[in-house]
Amino acid sequence: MTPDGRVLPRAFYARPTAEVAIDLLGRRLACAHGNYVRSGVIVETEAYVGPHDLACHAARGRTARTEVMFGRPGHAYVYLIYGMHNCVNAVTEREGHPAAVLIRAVEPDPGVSSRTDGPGRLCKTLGIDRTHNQADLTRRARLFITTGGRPLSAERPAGEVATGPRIGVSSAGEWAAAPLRFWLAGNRWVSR
DNA sequence: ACCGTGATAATCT
DNA sequence: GATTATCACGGTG
Repeated sequence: MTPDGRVLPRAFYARPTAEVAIDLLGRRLACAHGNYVRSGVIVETEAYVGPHDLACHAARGRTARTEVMFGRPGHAYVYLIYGMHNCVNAVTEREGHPAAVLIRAVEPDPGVSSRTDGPGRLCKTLGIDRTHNQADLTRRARLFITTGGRPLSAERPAGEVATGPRIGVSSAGEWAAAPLRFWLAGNRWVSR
């Protein structure tokens, strides 16, 4: 399907990461493959808020892998984990402040039949891999995010937003319990 | 519960 | 350059 709405502008991402994580719920993530697009509505996110956040990859410093998080907001940070799974993030905040929102689940749009619950599964199903690292999400090109039909001025998604600790970050000390995971309450496509 | 799988970064020689 | 520990997961049992 053709993703509805306009792409989210860079200013959308240049805000506190937890705000962006919440406001991305209900938006539409789209990956172009030649003449067609695979897409879904974002229903689950996690905020990784900066170098002081021990669960954030940037807490280990500025490296080749984390470089994109130090750059301008609105770009994609895609990395490979456990040797086989890709995960996609949207870079947030100002240039020089490394932070990002992990997209953990989307509700598949028509034509998308494989599972999209879980950060690795949604990348596999939509066809997102490391070649999409540093893609500009604010341009309707290879990988982008649209308003999803909801006015940009709507500060919160329709429906109730639930929150809780992030998944798989138990070794992040004080940050392990921080309520930085967000999802649309009751949505069947949320992971776990 | 268990483990595949390979990139990444730190810690060595 | 080599070794090692770790890992924002998912499939299988």
